[in-house]
Amino acid sequence: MRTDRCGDLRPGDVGRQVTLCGWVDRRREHGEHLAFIDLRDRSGVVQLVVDGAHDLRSEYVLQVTGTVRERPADTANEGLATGAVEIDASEVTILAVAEPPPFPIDERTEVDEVLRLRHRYVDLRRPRLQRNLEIRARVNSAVRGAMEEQGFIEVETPMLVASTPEGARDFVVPSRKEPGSFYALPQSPQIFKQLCMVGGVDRYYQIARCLRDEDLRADRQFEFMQLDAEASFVGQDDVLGFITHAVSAAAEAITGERPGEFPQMSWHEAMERFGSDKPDIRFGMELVDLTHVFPETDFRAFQTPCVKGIRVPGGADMSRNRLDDLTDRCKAWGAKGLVWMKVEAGGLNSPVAKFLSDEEQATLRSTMEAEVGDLLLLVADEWRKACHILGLVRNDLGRPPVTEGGLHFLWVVDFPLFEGIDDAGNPIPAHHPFTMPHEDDIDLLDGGDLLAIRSQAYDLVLNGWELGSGSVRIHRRQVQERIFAILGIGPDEAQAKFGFLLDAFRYGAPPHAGFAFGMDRLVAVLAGEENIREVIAYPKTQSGADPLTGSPTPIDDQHLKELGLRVLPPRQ
RNA sequence: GGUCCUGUGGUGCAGUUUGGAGUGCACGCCGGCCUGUCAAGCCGGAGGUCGCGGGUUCAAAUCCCGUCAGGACCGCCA
Repeated sequence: MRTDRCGDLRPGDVGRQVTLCGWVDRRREHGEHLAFIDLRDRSGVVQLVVDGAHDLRSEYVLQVTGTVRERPADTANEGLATGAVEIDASEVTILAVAEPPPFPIDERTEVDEVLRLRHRYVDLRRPRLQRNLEIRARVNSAVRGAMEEQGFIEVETPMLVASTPEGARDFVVPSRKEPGSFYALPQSPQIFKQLCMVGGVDRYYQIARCLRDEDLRADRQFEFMQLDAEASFVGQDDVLGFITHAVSAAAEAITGERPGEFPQMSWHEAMERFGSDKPDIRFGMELVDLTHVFPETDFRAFQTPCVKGIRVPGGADMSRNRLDDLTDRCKAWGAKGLVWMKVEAGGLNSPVAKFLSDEEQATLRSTMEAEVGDLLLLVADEWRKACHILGLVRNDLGRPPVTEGGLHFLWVVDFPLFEGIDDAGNPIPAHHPFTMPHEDDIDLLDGGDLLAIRSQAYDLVLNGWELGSGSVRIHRRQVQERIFAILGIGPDEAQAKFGFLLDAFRYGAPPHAGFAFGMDRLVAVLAGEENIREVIAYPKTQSGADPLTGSPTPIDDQHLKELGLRVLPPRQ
């Protein structure tokens, strides 16, 4: 139907007769016998010169035959890739007429997102999504290439799997052949990729669709894509190398520049310095430990296991209103309160200054390297909570837009094996129950401080986004059984939940380790988008609805009956 | 489960603080003029359930309550 793409035409094509297809992007009429039409396809826009264009409206789909010619002197458009040429159209066929679009195709107006989603096919024509889909495709391709270079082969795993109680809430699919039973949609191919290792696949990867029925966020959709990988006879450093290579290739494919080394930081250091296990290291405002400043303070709020603070340079002009607002937010986040202090020439201006001794104030100022005009924000609590709250405050006040400061990758390593103790007194696995403890801490499994055990688990972080995580897996049955015992999962329960994995390990399991990272998040950061919906062709809203197709929808009674289901009346 | 923000012609906004006639701006749309524009220009026109429901008031886009939709975040996401 066409000989060329609109955006490809250059002065070298002058004199050629071409046939183009595309949408009417914009129309400029100059009386009855001269009109300019910008014709648009995925490659770009080129100017057509036609003899009258009254019947060629916005977004009509045209097939145009004409001659490429150089534009008359002084009429070239340097802002356009094809701006040196134009098409002298001799034949114009309307392939499809179009109603005026529900919102402008151009990029100048920010359109309500529901409207964009309802007419996603129109939104996809806009430069932003055209560009983002292309970036996404290039990232996919680069990642595949990089994994295959390293000897990984792509293996597909099922979408209908067994539900497991651990982890996120499953999406389930009722079984018609066995009413009352359900498949789950995979939260990740975790078990299958480990079985692949037992199966001698050696190096597996897949860009896999994963589904989790949890609340949506700017960086979370029900369904998302992961680069999922697993390798045999490797350790943590090997995996970090594989993934660094793949992610670097993706970044290079988009930015043209290969990122440098990815620094490593222990989980503990990340929490201490940034109050987060996914620290955004593009900016300072690091957490400062102040516990030692108030060892025997009279101020009751600071009589806690931990006091930490951040310094907001030049923040002393923050209004009382904003400070109150920030305090309220901290309380909503679970803090007992937020102590603020404005560093002024005459001393600390703060509602709590009168409770602090001169010495405490002086040590505080020197510890925080406070200067006049700064704002100090302090939280006192247990270590973990104090770090967490201040980490949220730090991001709230200082986090730059995604497009600023370049790409700062970071490996966070040495995660704790357990992140706490549940109400029943059992430890809660920080990653998943197949995670190998750190070799140096393995003795602590037997009667040591469980919460002090580090694991061979690691996260990849990019500009404060958790891209993904992985671990060295337990491949010895005895260690796995020991972990299950500690988690309070008895042999029967373990057999019921993960029996097939444990069984598989009886037949010769290689040492193996793996990783998975979110493609949507990687693409979003590389595309300079704050929200992964902007890099997904057909995303869902925060409530999990699709305004385009109307999903989710009820199904009719016959359909339910066939599946052996009955729907409860809505709760009052 | 919770906190905060948003909702006004097709689109993007202003108007809401301090109640007084659906008032305004830009784009788009329709018609006319226009032979070198490129976010073309000029003239004219059409287009409104101020998300929805209730309340207060002589009077509500504006104040109050509820509700729906969307967004950001906390919880949640092994």
